[in-house]
Amino acid sequence: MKIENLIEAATQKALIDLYNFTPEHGQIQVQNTRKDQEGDITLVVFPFLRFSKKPAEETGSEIGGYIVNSVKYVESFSVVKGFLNFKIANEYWIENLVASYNNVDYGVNLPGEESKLVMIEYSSPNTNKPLHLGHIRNNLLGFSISEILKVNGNKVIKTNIVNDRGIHICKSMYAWQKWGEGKTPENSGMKGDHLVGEFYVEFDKNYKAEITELIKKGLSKEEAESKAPSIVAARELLLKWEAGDAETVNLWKKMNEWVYSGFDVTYRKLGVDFDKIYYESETYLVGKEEVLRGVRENIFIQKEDSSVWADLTDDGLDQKILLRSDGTSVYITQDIGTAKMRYNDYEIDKMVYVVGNEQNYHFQILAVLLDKLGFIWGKDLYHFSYGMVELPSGKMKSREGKVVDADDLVDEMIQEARDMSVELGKLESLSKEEAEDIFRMIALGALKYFILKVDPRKNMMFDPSESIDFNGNTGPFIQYTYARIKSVLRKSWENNIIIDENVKINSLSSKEKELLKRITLYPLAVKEAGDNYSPAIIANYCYDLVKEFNQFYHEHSILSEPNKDQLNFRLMLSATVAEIVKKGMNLLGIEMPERM
RNA sequence: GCCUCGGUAGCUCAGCUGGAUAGAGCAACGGCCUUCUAAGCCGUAGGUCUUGGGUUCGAAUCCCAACCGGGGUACCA
Repeated sequence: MKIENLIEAATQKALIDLYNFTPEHGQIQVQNTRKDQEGDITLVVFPFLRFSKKPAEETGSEIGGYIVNSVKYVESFSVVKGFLNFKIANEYWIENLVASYNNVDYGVNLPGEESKLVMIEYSSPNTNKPLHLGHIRNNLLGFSISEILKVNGNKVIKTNIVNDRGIHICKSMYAWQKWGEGKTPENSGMKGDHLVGEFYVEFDKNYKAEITELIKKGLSKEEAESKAPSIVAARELLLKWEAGDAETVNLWKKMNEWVYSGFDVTYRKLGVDFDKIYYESETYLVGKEEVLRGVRENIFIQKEDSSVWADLTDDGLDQKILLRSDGTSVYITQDIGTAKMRYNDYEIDKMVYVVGNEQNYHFQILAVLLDKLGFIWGKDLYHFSYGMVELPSGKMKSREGKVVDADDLVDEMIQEARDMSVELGKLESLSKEEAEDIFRMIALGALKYFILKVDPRKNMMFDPSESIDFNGNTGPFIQYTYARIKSVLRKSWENNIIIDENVKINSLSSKEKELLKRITLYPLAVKEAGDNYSPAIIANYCYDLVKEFNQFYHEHSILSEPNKDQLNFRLMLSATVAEIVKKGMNLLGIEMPERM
């Protein structure tokens, strides 16, 4: 039983007995005591003054006296203004430490709600360009949230909807036909997704030039945009593709394959994976059928030009197009089809879409549309809406080539980790392979932590001219502390020191106490992260814990401690911190090197 | 225009279900490697929490308004 809960329950009784007042749920505020104050746990007594009709100090003293007498582990109290601070016995914190030290599942498989089957869609790339930093944020969030939901007791299916058809890939196809000169990943030595992306940029350059040309000739902007020869050609390709034209379909397959093999490399590098992959080319027709069923059942309306619309004005939204006048499907059509297929394939309790906040409106509409089509789960879909990664120059734009490429960024960071390690003279005793593996872990640790430590809902800034740090509040700092603890533990084994859990500690230093308190908070952090879909909560927890540990580490010697109980206690404390930090960082998809 | 999200130190971010003197990191300056890994630790400096009202014992946190910025807004994805 958590001490906070015991105090809360006792406070409830105290208020009834002392002031004949029954507090409502949430009226009793129990919190950790500020670091600079005497005590461990604080009860805020301001809200009770109306009922005690006595000054704050007096009220606090009365309640404090009551609780010291009725709650085990509460040793004493002090009152500062309206704050009632309790001192908790060392035994409580130490018992907690021993329990978490012995429990390999500490903070894993949290008890509580029944297990749900959650499907998480993330990544969802278009196949016409390589992944960039914005996609990295998506992938890391999707993966991390999956891990967090798992330890919170859910079953998770990670899914990826690959947007493999549509005008975007046709643009790359057209450009390749026109200027490709038979270039392939094999004969150019280029990664497939990068090659295809190059043609996408090429297309856009050309397209823009054509538009400028046409506007000069007197066309309006809209006319020019739709009449430019390259866009006309791309549209033709799309129509041919939909008609199943063999040559077009073959080119489409070939170029998509290039992209997939490129993506595989990037995904592997990032350490993300999927349980089930859907392809838009296999779901969009299902979506189209659903829309046509909606027309037959008078849920949607078809206009004279044969375009199909949903009237969502009763739901406070606008009218939304579902099929173009030429009968082709739009973006949202395939999402309807994909959703239907998923619910046919799995008994999903909850569907989570990890998609950027620029699509908030899209998902609002999707929920309503699915509901109108009679899917009972439609309203329950959860759009996990994360913020954009911004560059100092603004938003990333693939078309203009204004992006931070995912592969380049990872490679650069590995190189930097390598350089730094050499400069610091680390890992010299290891083999090349072992060292390389650690450089990779450090580089990815830095990248992942950099992205996941910020609140996922907020936009974040990335300045390419300043590389991602390895010092301070970073992944490598946490990895480094972990490696040092591991090193201490290795040395203790070498000295045949065996950790004995039966420790008798009379006094704790403030750093030790602080660490013990934080250890008890880990399961709460995991729960909170799950409730809020926020890896950042875990990241910040780990940082605080590690920061605290470093201070402890510099104030106390561990291995040279002569007192047997102290030695045991400190080793156990260190080992527990290391395990918790490792678990937490693993939830972020960050690997922990044993040395660095 | 309308909808929506945001504005905290020079920079990047925590803190936001109201609680005590608003916290980290980076950058700047100073100190600490014969002692378990210095990717570390300690110290100095840096703030009208965009502004103005309101709610109350108490507001960075909740409400209203203004200003500034991001995103969206019917045949792009």
